Amino acid sequence: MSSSTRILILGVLLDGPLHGYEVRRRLELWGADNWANVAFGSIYHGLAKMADEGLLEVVEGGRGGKTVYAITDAGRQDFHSRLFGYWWEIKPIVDPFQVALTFMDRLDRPQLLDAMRGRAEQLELSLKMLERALGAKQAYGAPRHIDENLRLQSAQLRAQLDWLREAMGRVESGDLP
Amino acid sequence: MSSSTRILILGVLLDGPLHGYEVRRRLELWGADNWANVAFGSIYHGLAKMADEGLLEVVEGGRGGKTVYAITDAGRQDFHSRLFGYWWEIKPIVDPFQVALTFMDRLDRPQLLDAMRGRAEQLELSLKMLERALGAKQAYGAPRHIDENLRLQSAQLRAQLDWLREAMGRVESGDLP
DNA sequence: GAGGACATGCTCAAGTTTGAGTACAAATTT
DNA sequence: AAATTTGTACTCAAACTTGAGCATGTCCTC
Repeated sequence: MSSSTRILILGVLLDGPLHGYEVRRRLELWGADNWANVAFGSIYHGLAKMADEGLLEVVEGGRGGKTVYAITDAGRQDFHSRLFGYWWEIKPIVDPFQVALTFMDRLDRPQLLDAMRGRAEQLELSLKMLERALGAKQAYGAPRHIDENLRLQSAQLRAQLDWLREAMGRVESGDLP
Repeated sequence: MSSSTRILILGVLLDGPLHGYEVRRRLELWGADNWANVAFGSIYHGLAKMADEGLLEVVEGGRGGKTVYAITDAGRQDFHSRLFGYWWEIKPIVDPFQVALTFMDRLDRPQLLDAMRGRAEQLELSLKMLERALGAKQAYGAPRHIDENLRLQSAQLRAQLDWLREAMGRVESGDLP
């Protein structure tokens, strides 16, 4: 499974044994569906795989009921080394919008400016929603520092908006594309 | 195949028929491996699939040699509607670093500050490299506006760096996590 | 106490992604 | 000119992802 799925599952289990559905719920509570992509089917796959690898163990299994998994020492180890890895590694942000950008020369100027204006509005809207979410009460049970995800997201969207406005100017002046 | 792979292939073929390997080369030339993820295995799959769907047609095929694909009118149509979609749609940026962030409370303060300092340095380095790339001569054959990908990337990394510095302050003052 | 709506908990087949590996050609070295 | 390296072009099996769908429980409502 993807490395993010893996560490997210391990991280959730750090606080105690859970079954698959509960892992999913925990992740949804954290809003992980917004900034990661953890299809719930992958959670069950991940749990089984990591149990196979010895990072997890089945605590309460089988007989038609739920399968509860607990993290092992090897699992905790793996969690920590991956976590460090994530802090040090800069992976270029992969954003489908970069693809739109690549083909900006395939739209004629009025179309392009229209698209840019549209995107700017969308970005403003997203930023507003993020700010509202930040102002609102914490989701019950989610740790406080989860807000940092929103703050970072917000900073990055604002950067995109600034870039976009500047680029619109250059398109208008014929500098781009 | 993923939507990005699809539009990237179509976009490359817009300029004329090519075979799989040449599509790959074109994408590498554009630096697409940095800001998208197009495993080259997926290119061949994508070409075959889209030929099946009528978006491409085989121009020069079989007999052990290369298979050359050309874009059809349906393909051009599909390309344009997807391109518009990308301009309008804000997908939250999915960055594995957000995962590291989620678990910041699992490191003790000295470890965390160390990790943050490390990341800040990495970010500075990445920014420097991007700036160098922007200053350098254009890769032969890549369109000029490809630079915008780098500019946007750079703006977003800088936003992350600013956020990180501010968050370090809050960690030092005990406000986080 | 029957019927329905919703939550819980998971399975599995169909599809997608991956990159090591294959095969041959061209260029370079020895 | 044989041998080796590098480049071109692709295949394919193994692994992963996905979400519709199933089975069961729980709570309401009439």
